[in-house]
Amino acid sequence: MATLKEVAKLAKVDPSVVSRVVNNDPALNIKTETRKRILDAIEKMNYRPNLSARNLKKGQSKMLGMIIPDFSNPVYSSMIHGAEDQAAHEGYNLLVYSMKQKGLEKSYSPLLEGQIEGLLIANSEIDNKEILELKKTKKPFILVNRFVPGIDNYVVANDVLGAKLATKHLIDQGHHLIAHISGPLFTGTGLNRFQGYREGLQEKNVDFSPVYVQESKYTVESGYESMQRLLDLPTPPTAVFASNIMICLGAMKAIHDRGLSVPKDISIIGVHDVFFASTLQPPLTTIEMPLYDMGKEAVKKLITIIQGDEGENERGIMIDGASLILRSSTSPPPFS
Amino acid sequence: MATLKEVAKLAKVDPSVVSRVVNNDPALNIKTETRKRILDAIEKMNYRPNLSARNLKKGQSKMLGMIIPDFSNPVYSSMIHGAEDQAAHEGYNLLVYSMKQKGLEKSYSPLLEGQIEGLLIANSEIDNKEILELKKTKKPFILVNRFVPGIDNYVVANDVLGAKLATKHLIDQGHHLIAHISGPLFTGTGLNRFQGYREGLQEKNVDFSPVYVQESKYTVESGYESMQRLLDLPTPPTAVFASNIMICLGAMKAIHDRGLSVPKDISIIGVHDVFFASTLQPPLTTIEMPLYDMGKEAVKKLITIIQGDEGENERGIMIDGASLILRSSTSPPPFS
DNA sequence: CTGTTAGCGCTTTCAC
DNA sequence: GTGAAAGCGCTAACAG
Repeated sequence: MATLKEVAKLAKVDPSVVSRVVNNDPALNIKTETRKRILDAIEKMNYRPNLSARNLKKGQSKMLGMIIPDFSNPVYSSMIHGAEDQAAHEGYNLLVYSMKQKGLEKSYSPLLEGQIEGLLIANSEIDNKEILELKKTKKPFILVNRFVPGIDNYVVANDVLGAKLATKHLIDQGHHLIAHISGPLFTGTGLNRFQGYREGLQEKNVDFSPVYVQESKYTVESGYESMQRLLDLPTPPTAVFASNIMICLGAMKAIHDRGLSVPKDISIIGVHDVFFASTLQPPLTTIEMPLYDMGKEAVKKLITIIQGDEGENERGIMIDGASLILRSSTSPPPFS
Repeated sequence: MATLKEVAKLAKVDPSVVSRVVNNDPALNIKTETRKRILDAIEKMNYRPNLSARNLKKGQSKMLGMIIPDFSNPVYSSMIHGAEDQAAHEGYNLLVYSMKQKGLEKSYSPLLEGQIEGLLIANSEIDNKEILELKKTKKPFILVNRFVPGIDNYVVANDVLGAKLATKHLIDQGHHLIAHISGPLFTGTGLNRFQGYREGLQEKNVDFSPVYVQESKYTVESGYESMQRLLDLPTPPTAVFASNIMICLGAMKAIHDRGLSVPKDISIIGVHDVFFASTLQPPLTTIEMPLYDMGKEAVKKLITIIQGDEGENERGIMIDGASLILRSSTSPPPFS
């Protein structure tokens, strides 16, 4: 619409002066009177700076990108909000893509084309290889809730701790036949939660039994099937630790479909305290992970990398903290 | 990184020629040999066009914005996906903001600053007044799932139809004491679903009773409270039609907390078939609205407006269609 | 305290 | 078929 030049003309000053007041130039040696005239002109013409021009000039875009697998996956919403808040706080916008329809190529291109200055990858579906490839471009990016060997720019949670919390809670309730439906064991979260499960068992002197471990995907369907297998065991578990909320939902359904009841027959606990956990029947006991903070910290670190130009020699970050949200899906086992 | 100019130098041609091949200029009068040389140079230098520059030059940004209230609200994820898909299809990117931390001002500014070419407003939290204000700027925007008097750029679903479907289903099951927990009655969706409820009742010759209507917000808490009030009635309803999924979740919880059972004591049906509806206990009967298509159509129309420069004289669009997703939260009433 | 100048990287007439 | 030149709107030295 109105350009800086036009404003300048109306205010009878040079465009550069207008630029200075618009940007609140710290060297604000501008006569109060002139400033007022300019401000008036801006107001009158309804002037708004053109970002493309500014970005071109300054070689920046003040935009960050974020790739997630799917907007409907509730696990990501907290991360997005954290990232969004921090980005806004630092004057950046966040462009969130789901991978639903885009290939990776499309997800990277905004980065390569300077549309975004950095990329948050919160997505287990992208191949390690492709990420290593991206590294070669030297463009700033960061992995969120994910670990890839050879990449130091990542922010993860303490999944071992969270899993240990869950497992120990089950043991404290009196269970010792505790199954684990894990995430994919080629993912950092899946692996670490599995490890936390084992450590929790060990620290409480409960035997580990491989038959009680079902490797699953992070989906409702996969959780459902895994739970079925567990229920088919000669001695089914009395409690289940689900590696994430989707699995947990599927597992609960499988239990109900067998005519069993939670927690009377089987206790269940899952990672991720999504908003509807408390509305489920029974209300779900969960482990809350610091998803929001992960998003926040990821953006913080990403911006550091962007500004440091070099960066990326630092190690990854682990956001500590995981809390047991006690509700009603866990209770002592039937015969204890 | 590498600029067009540098590529040109390497390929020993003029920058303009490079530009033409990069853009696949339809007037592709370019010798195959030259083109090859240029392509090689691009490859070798890993050249990617700078979008800020291109956008500045062409006075566009190929970006659309979308405001939603909250990423964790599952109602919006389908709309986002639809919008995203269509945007990608037409060569646009979608910048999705939640209103969580930003004021309206911040949400509009990308539009005014030319960062985005158009805005999808999928948000009941924004004041009508502010939207009317936005209209004055003549910038392209469109309302999604929302109606504001005086604004013709909108895409809505057939909420009356959806509500009628739900109500009639309940009646067909044998209910006649059917309550409705409505959304806010100053919103289009709330109002239309209420109307659909009344029409459904009327068409099936069931009496309408104002005491069975609770106006609520679209939140779990509000649904919970409304349901409590309904249960406190001298003659509580035997079935409930919840105006959206959040309300439905809250209402279900209230029913359970009273020691009542769904659907044995009370049937319940809600609008919006979110992914976890089938995993609930009991699996929820819902009305599926064409959310994905609304997102898609909204983008389509928005782009039309953007390209038509004028536009906006057309009327709003209603995406027809609503389906009953029959599961187990509805059944015949106790004594029928 | 304000104006001049140059240029960010790209596209687009218009020439040749 | 390719090159020259101008300019999108803004900012950042540098003068004055």
